Amino acid sequence: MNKLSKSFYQRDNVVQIAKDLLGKYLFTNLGDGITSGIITETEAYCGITDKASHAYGNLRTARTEIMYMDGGVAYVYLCYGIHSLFNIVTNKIDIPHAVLIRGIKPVDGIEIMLKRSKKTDISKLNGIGPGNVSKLLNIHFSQSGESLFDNKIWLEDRGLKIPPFKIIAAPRVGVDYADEDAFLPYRFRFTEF
DNA sequence: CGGCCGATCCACT
DNA sequence: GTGGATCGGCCGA
Repeated sequence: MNKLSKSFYQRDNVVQIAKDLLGKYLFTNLGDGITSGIITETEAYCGITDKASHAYGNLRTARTEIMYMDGGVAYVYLCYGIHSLFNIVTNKIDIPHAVLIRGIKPVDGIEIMLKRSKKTDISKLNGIGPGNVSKLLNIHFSQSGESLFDNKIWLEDRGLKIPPFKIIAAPRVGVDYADEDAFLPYRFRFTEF
């Protein structure tokens, strides 16, 4: 097993990290077994100067405080009262950078994921959309602050490389409120393997 | 302490 | 393509 290292998460370029996370494997072991998927879509959130970030303007609350932790922990929060959205905290302590995981391709524990999503048909298993990612991997907002070097949530590099020309950059989703920052091409995905 | 709103998804048409 | 579900966080009073 080749877990991503602290130095991977603690670089200062969160946009580069968001790109590098494509093709990495995201694992969880939360209650009812190990599940994993290949990360297919990410979004970068660039701290206190990014109007789309929860930490914009150096906002510190009980919720956002997690983003100020040392790189390599999970930041999970509730959206629309229903969905737990999973982010990876990057950079050093007191610098609230994060990468939202928006899509995975299911790999390990397919049966468990089918049960979690109440589906029976593997072709209907859908890891597109940040709410679905958390549903399939059983991630809950109570896991916010969880270390990625522990055995509950972690990432691995299994040697899958995504050529830069296959990476599509686009504006982020649902951040219309962020004025000019809404147009930044901080959303990254790839479609073929 | 009350009210509004959000980095969404799904079932339905 | 659309509206309903559904609730914690944040802000202003």
